[in-house]
Amino acid sequence: MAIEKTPELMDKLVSLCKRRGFIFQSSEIYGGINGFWDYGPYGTALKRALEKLWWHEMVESRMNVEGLDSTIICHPKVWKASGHLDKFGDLMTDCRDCKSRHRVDQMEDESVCPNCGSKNLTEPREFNLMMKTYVGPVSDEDHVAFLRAETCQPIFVDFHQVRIAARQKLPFGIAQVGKAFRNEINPRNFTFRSREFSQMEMEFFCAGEEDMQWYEYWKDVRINYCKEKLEFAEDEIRIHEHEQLAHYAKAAIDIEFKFPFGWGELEGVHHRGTWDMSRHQEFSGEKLEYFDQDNNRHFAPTVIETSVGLDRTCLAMLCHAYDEDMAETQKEGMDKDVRVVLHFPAKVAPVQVAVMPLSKKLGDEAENIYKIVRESYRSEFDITGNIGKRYRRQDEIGTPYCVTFDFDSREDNKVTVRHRDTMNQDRVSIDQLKQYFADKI
RNA sequence: GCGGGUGUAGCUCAAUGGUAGAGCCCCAGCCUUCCAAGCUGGUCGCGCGGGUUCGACUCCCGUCACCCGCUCCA
Repeated sequence: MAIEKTPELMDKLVSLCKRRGFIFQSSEIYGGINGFWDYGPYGTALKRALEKLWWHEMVESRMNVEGLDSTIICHPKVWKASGHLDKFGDLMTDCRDCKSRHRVDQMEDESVCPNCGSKNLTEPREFNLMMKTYVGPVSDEDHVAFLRAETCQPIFVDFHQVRIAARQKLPFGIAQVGKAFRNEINPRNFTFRSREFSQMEMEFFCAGEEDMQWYEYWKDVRINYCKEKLEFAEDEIRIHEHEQLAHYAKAAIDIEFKFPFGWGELEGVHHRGTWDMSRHQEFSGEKLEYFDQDNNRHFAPTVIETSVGLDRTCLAMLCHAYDEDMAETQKEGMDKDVRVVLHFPAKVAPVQVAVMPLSKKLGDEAENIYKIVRESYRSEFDITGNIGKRYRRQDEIGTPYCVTFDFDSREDNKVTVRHRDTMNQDRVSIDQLKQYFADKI
């Protein structure tokens, strides 16, 4: 990497994301809305590629993980059982003097700050991270529902249905990708903390005595995924072992990424014990135990969870990929120019191959190549401006390969493949092009 | 949510209480046959809402958004 990942890099990245259509503010023409972000053409391609990679690794390439796509709105009792509603239903007040925050129901005197004794307090406010809505045409308290705050709860709720339909025995997992919503107090750091975001979660159900074995297994799988599939460097990620565990957890790690604004959680591997399943059993009155035929016993499954923030993965990938180097230029009065490059792994790059004619006169022939390439890869055709400019455009969106059809191509049926990272070029026969990329992508 | 800062074109930034400018980008044409070249032309803007004023991008109030610090993060 030619540049350091300083906090100022975020500004450049946010600007690049907007300019080139990766990510920009939601509802921008109305002034934007805090904590919500839209993905443009390249951002969508990146996000879908990352999702697809995860789904393939976690579901499609395994016999013991099944897919689920549940609703965003569930029965309100789901969130009662999960603890989300009670945990964040408190009235809170802030002290304007010492900046501390307190639960009103725990204060001796509701008008005095327990920390510094000041009476300069904000009005008590309800503090619930769950997004509230109403189901049906009547907006009253009897019709309140919530947007899910995490995608895993419906997995627990649907456990038996999935297990029976898929004829799975323990141990096995259920995976889901989807939106989750949290009324974050303070969305910050671009898309890192948003109010609407995508999660990729897998809940692995096993017998209590095998729990740590599976916990260690998934921990290794997920860490290796970050290193090998996402190609994050050793010094870009670290493992954070939880010392203070959540009420439900027996063991937990976070995989953190070194963002320009500091270390931030990308993914968690959490041992959730039998807490969720027991709670849903208690609140629903339905038996959620598993019957182990081999040992003729009933038990509540223990859950090992892997939970990834998809938007955070996108952001981490952008931070990881961003680089600038000095390149030669033909601009008058300058002999060097800054080249912005996104070093995406080829399999997740929004555009994997860009096809372009050296001259507009070669447009038709080049377009025919493009039509072949796009059958197999995310591709783009560009005919505007000179060839150098088009290479730089592709560098900036992280396209690993550019294919150029030139005047010689008509004679020798070969095209130039230009590499993003090295700017080197290969001469490749058109009929071998598919195989050439199959080897590289 | 608290404190501070910032909002002018897609981006980076000017200017002015009296019709808003540049560079880059983008588009078209010419030229150019492998790394943002050159020439010509073109598109696009004062975050939003009030107020003061003959007149507000400029001054005042509010609001929204973004950035920094604190706080929060089951």
